[in-house]
Amino acid sequence: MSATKILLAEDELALGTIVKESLETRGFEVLYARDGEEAKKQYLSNKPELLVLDVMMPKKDGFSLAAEIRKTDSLIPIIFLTAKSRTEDVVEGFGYGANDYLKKPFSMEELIVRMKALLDRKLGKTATEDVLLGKYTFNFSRQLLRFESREIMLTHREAQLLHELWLHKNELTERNLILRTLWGDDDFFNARSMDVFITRLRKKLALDANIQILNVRGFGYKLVC
Amino acid sequence: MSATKILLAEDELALGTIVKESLETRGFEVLYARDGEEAKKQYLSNKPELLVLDVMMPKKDGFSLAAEIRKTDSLIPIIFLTAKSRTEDVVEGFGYGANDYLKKPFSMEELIVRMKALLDRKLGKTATEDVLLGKYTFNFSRQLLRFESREIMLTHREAQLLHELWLHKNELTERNLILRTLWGDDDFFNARSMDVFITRLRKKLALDANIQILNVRGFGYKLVC
DNA sequence: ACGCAGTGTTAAGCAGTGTTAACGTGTGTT
DNA sequence: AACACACGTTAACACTGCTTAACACTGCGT
Repeated sequence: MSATKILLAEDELALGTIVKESLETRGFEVLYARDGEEAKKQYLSNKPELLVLDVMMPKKDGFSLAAEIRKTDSLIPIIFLTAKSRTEDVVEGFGYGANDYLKKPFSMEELIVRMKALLDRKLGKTATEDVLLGKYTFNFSRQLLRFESREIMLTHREAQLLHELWLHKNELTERNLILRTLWGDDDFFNARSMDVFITRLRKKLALDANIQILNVRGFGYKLVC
Repeated sequence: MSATKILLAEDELALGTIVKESLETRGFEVLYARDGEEAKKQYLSNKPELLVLDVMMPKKDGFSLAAEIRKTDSLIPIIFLTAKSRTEDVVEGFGYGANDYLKKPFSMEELIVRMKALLDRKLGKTATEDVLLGKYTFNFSRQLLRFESREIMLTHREAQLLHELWLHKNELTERNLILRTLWGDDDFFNARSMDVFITRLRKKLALDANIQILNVRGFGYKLVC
């Protein structure tokens, strides 16, 4: 299998170089652009499979670039790198079609986990392995929770939601990220729908008191395990 | 809060000294070793929280050292310093459990950003553990206080505030630090809001009279325990 | 075609959370 | 002692989130 081609746009040379090389050592082919316009050109001529875009870049910022690219390609995964921890930016980012975002500073491991998650999803490659969740095991593709000898079936939505929470386990999973990823839109009704699924998941996860889905008012949820 | 202890292993004295001193001026406590064996001894006797290891060192190279340490400590963050020419090293490095690496020459900024990212993440991991607070135990990520058999749930804000106070326990935690860290801004209204949360925390911590949140007029609070 | 079970959405009422307001108390200063 | 100011306390408020139930829709087997 040929290397997965990804586009990295980051104006800070020191950071960009490190990220580029780290990704290359992990088997990715990395196109590296130092500003938004260069990134656009690289995107058009090389068709990468995933974009990692710094929000603040010379000539064209990450949001604008993403918006342009989204016009012709609504599926390509986009991860924003943002220096600001301010949530408005994150919300704005989702508006431009972000699939995920990372706050600087981040570690390579975090970036790679996020990238792999998005690429797997894109390929329809479902994680077929069981995953540990406290005393439960969770199998995403089988939509199955196991607790000791008990098997608890999840619906598709339930499994998706749990998967998304699990990807960010012990960290905040943003409401908007969930809504845009699973529902495609973060309007009022979808948000209410999500509330219902959170309740249902909590019930199914109640057998192990160490697993909890905590609410972070106004921002999202945190799956602790 | 006491300084974060890190171990720096670098045989080149000129570089080592500069890095050591730069880190010290930024508030880190730096153990400095000039070869692998010395580094091992320092590690065993002083338990640093993070390792910065040159790959090529006399007596024991960085990779071997990392491999040995990883046998007993799989969580401690390790950053390798590697000479520019040898990119193969990087691949190998990740195999030995590197969390990140830096190519020489590097800037102090780069090193510090990477260190902070890894330390923050480690903090996030240890944050799932219980912490002693007088007769209470406090679990930040679960937003939970335990007192004997009683469990007291904290809201997200309450937990954040207590965590911040705990990080500086028995020392002054500055009002502005809290406000900027938790609220993002230290304006009048947020300050009033914080007053309310201090009151609420005091109530929830009232079961052990030895724990107190003392006010230092004009400066901040001191959590004594 | 029909009923049936399962799934996701909508609705409605209730509970929890963080902010604001109003008023009270303490502390250091003049 | 009087004062200004920082902080404490309580309650009210707006809003978000939680929960339950009803509902519409789908796919399924008969």
